[in-house]
Amino acid sequence: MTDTTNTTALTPVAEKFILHWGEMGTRWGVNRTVAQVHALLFLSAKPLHAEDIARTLSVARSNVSTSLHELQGWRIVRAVSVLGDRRQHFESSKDLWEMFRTILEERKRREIDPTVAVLRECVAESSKGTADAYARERLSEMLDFVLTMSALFEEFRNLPPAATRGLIKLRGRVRKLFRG
Amino acid sequence: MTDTTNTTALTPVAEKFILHWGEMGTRWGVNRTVAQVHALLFLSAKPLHAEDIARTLSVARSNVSTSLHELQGWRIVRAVSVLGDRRQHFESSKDLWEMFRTILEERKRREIDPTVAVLRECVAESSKGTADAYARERLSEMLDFVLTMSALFEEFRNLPPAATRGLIKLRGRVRKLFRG
DNA sequence: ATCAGAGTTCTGTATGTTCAGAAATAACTG
DNA sequence: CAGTTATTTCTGAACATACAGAACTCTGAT
Repeated sequence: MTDTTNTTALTPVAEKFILHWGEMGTRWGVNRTVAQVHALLFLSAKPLHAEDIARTLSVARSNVSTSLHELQGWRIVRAVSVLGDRRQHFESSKDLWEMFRTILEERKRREIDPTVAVLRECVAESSKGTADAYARERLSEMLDFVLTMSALFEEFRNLPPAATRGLIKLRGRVRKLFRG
Repeated sequence: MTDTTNTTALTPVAEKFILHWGEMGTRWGVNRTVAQVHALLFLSAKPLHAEDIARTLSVARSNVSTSLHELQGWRIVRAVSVLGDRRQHFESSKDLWEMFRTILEERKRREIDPTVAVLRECVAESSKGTADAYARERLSEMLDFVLTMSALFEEFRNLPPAATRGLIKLRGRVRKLFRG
C-alpha cells in the first residue's frame, strides 16, 4: 500500500523559502519548479519520493520527474534507496559550500568552456585579416578575461573540501591577498 | 540629415561573437537582444546610436531602446554625446574586470540582498515555534552561507580598481590563502 | 504470466517572453 | 511656432518554455 504518512503540508516558513527560492531560480536561468524541488529537498530531514514532492508542491509527477533529472544533472540531488520501499527517494546535498562548488563547476563546463572555444576561434580568424583591429583587441582581452575566470574556478575546484568550508573565516583576508 | 556612413555590416568574426554572447545571455537570465546589443557596443571602437544598432543587428529600434535601458540599469553601458549630432550615442565599458565587478554588485543588490531579507524572516519565524527543527537548522545555515557570499562580494567591491585588474596574476595564490 | 505500482516520455495547452511596428511624447531646428 | 527627428511606451503577434495529464515502459511480486 502507498505510504501516505509522509509530509504533505508545508509549514508557512518552508513555503515562504521555497517560493522565494523558486523566484531566484528564474533570475539565474533555472526553471521555477526545479528550484522549488531543490528547496524542498534541502529543507527535508529525510529523502522524499516523487509522489510526495508532487503533492507537497502541487505540481504534476511528470514535472517532478523532469526536475529531479535536471537537479541530478547539476549533481546536487541524488537518488537513494529506502529499505522496504521500492520507490526511488531523493535527497539534496546539505553542504552549501560543496553545492556551490559543484554548480560553479557545472556552469564552467556548460558555459565558460564553450565561450572559450568560440573566443579562440574569433581571435584566430580575426588575426588572419587586418581589418577591424579594434575588435580583435577587444576579443583578445575578452579571451584573457574568460581564461582567468576559468583558472580561478579551477583553483577553487581543486581545493580540499575542508578548506572550502573554511572560507567562512576568510573575510578580510581577501584584501591582503592583493597586496602580497 | 541622418548619418548613413556608420557601420551597418558586421564582420563574420564580430557576428559570431555577438551571436554566441546572445546565447550565453539567455543562460544567465539576460534577454538575448540585450546581450547582443552589449556585445556589439563592446566590440565597437566608437559609440553607436540606436538606429545604427538596430540596423546592424536587424532588430526593431524599439527593442534597442528597451535593451539600452536595461544595460544602463546594469551600469555597463552609458549614453554619450557626439558633437554635431543630437542623437544619443552609447558606449560599453571596455574594462572587463570593472564590468564584472559592477554586475556582481548589481546582482547582489537585486538578488542576494532580498534573499538575505527573506532568510532572516524565515529564521526568525521558525525560532518562535518548536516544530521542524531540522528545517530551521537548514535555513540558518543557508543564511550564514548567503551572508558570507555577500561579505565576499563586498570585499571584492571595495578593492581599488587597480587591484582588481591584478587578479590576473593571482592564479595559484588562492590555495595558499586557505592554509594561512 | 499477470498484475500493480513506479518511473519516464510524449502531447497538447497554458503561460510567459520577446519583439516589431504603431502611436505618443519629447527634444530639437530653423 | 511648425515641422522634423529622436526616443519611449504601448499593443498584439510570434515564439519559446513550462507544465498537466495521458500513454507508455519497466520492475518486481505473486
